[in-house]
Amino acid sequence: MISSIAELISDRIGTMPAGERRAAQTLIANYPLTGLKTVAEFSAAAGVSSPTILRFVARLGFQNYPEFQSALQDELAAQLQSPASRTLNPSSAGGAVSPMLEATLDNMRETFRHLTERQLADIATRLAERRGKTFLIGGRFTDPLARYMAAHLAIIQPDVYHLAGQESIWRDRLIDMGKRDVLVIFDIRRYQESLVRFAEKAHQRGVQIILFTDQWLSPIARFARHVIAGRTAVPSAWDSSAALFVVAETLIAAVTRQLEAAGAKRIRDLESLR
Amino acid sequence: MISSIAELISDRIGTMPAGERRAAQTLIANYPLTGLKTVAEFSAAAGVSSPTILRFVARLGFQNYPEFQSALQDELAAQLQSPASRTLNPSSAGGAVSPMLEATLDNMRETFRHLTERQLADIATRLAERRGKTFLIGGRFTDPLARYMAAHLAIIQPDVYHLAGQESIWRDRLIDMGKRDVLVIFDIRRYQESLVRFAEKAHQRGVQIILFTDQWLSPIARFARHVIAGRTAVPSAWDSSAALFVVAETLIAAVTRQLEAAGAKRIRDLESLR
DNA sequence: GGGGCGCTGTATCTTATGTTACGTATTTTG
DNA sequence: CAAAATACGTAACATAAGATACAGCGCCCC
Repeated sequence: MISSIAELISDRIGTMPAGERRAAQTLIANYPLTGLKTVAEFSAAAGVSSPTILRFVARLGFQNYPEFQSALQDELAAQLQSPASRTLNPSSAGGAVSPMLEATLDNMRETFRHLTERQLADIATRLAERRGKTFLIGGRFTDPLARYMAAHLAIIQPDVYHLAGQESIWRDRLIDMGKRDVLVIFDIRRYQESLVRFAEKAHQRGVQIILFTDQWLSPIARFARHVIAGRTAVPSAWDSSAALFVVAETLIAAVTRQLEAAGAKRIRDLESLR
Repeated sequence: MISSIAELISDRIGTMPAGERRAAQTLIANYPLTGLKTVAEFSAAAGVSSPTILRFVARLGFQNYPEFQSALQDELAAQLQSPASRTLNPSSAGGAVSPMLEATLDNMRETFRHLTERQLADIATRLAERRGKTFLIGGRFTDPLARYMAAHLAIIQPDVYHLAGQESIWRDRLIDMGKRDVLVIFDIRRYQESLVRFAEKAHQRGVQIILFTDQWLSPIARFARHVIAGRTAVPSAWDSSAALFVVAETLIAAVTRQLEAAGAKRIRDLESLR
């Protein structure tokens, strides 16, 4: 059963030609506002011509454009009147998608519930104070998170390095690490032996370790100055790193805020380099 | 300070003549939908004439009726984009929960609300059917997401390649791409020129593109077979890719499920290689 | 490789929407 | 109570919006 126009679209988007599909995607992207504008504006937003928009609307079963707009307005009216209906979306109908999202949202709430403001602030401060170098590394699946964080931090401050490539390569970088430096490690199970060894050696050299791990705690936790334990369980064959990802983004935001003055200048300098 | 048109109206309704006041009341009664309709419909709903509506709009300070409607649409857009703002009470953050987290959770709900089960299933099927090769690539900040997805997909099926390194390197890989292949691109603003060029060339070769972008849609959308538009706005100096990350994980889970039979064997084979 | 089909954009036309002018009604004030 | 000012609606107008016809192009199938 099809109750909303959005559903109708996704139901038929497969049978549409390229131009109309672009129209559909543009409309869905910020539904339903684009559909309330004029045909000319709609077509400009989608990058197609006006007739394509009209053909798109016709394909959905509407006689003309105003009729289509009225339908959108009616739908919007129903939504605005009963906020409850907003929450029951098409995917909450018990499909396979919703449980994944629900579990992920739960994981995030749980993760942050066990995380105090203070902890986050301390870690952010540690990352923001420019005493030494910052190294980031991750495991098989979590290394992208290290990269993501490094990509941001490297812009607002100097001496940020992502340790990539083969084990032998980053193992040799230990020689550059000392007491004033910070090592951010991402490690969820199955915990990687090589990372544990690396963390231990870094710890022996006095490096401060910030560990992102799962709720069962990687063995690296025993060497870590700060430990962030994220929930990872989802109805999937894989563990989810989404909660850790959000913590990472939160930290990036916090560090950026702390470095605002210095960082702004740095960003201007970077811009001028392009 | 007056932030919404509704406030503006209730502020000036006292100084209005009878007819315009009726217009105002009608509009407030089911705000803002009546204002999005035509002047004729608005006037009929209020039981006054068209010119009265126009005088009412003029009194609010708008030059003409379309300008008034645009303002209403902008307001609606702002509301729809951040559901959090609709919970009028800013101090609802009684638990001092990170506003960053709240925004992120909203983004995810909102992102999935615009995403139907069907769309995700289609994309997952496309990724799971082993016809050709799968390439993944991302922009400056989103490339880690491409890596993350590639790391998982590469385990459950062959011919999955993450395009890394310099532009010239992956540009040359175009020669390997054809109709049977899939290209997954992550691109949020500021959209990268190099990625757009790459996508266009791939599209010309008949490659099917699956695009992860933000709600404003990367220009690559015009070449894409499937578009996933994630919300990115958070109280930070940076945009958030967390919603896209969760969509990626959801797709990984779905593809894995579809390939369960074939994938299980493959994973056993991999285990035995260690 | 050739013929046919389907999709898309340009240009034109038509409709209906917003706008304005003006006359009547209503209220206000001296 | 009368006169003036303001408010409101009817009707004509101009403009911009949606609709259509047609030609070019690419694509697929034979």
